Amino acid sequence: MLPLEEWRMGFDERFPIYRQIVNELSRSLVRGKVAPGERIPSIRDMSLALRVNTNTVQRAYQELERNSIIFSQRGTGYFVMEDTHMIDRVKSGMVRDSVSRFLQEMTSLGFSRDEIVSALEIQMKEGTDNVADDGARS
Amino acid sequence: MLPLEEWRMGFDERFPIYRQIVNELSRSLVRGKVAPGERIPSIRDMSLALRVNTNTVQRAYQELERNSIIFSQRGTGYFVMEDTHMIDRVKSGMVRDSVSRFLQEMTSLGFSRDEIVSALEIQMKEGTDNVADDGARS
DNA sequence: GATAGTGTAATAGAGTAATGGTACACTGCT
DNA sequence: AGCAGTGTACCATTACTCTATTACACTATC
Repeated sequence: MLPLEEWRMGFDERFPIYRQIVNELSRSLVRGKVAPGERIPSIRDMSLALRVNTNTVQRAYQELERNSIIFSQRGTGYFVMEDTHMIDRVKSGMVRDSVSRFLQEMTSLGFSRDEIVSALEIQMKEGTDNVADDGARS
Repeated sequence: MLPLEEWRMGFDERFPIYRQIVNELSRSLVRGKVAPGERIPSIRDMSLALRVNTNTVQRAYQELERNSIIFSQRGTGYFVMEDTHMIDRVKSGMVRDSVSRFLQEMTSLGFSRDEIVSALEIQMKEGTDNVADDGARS
């Protein structure tokens, strides 16, 4: 299992912490940071690593369990689902959400399809060596 | 001034209502739905149109005033700022936020720059006659 | 069996978002 | 002056998030 240090993350005050943990763990799974079947840190360990209350981590884990991404084994720990198709499903869902929100926002600002692509490419060139920072803080 | 009917909007339970009002009014300004100097509905009228409490609308208006997008005239109403450069400023800011958030999300999912553009273009073709719906409800 | 580590559940408190309601000050109009 | 419409400012209440704490049940290991 990954060392606890690897799980540190910054939180954005504007959104619920438990939801940010859900997103971060989902992304870690999609990026292959955690493998199917692997165990993730216990609620208590994770709450220490993230400097967050155990209840908050528990809520995040239960949310992930509800989404069939992890499962709990009483007295033992939480584990990533073995189903490999699940990863593709999660990844597709997150990509779809991200793209459709982006399209919706840009369209509501009056951008045409071509203009959306242009704006994206321009900003990608600008920020070649910049980090996309939308204000995440601990 | 636009008829009150035109202001109806659906809210996403996941985010504060006042913030969604701020975004919607900002978008309306950028899209030219409201002109510089024009008056926007009173707090009471807007709260009726949106079926939301007056305090919620008041908070949204104060937020927009803090951002120098509108200004209040006691006893008369709220008005859009006259400064035309302001609109460009607001538009640029919203575009920048939207694009950088999108880039950040896609990068965190392991997408390269080329893959980001591809995913965007694919989903743009798919949804040619679909509405981007990320779950907004009233 | 005893122990440590785990998931699970419950309670109480602080802070914020949002509602519902009331009151006051100001403006424009008659 | 009187009135309607407006911005502004409170208060109490409800709901949600997060924290702090405690307790209990289960598993693996010795």
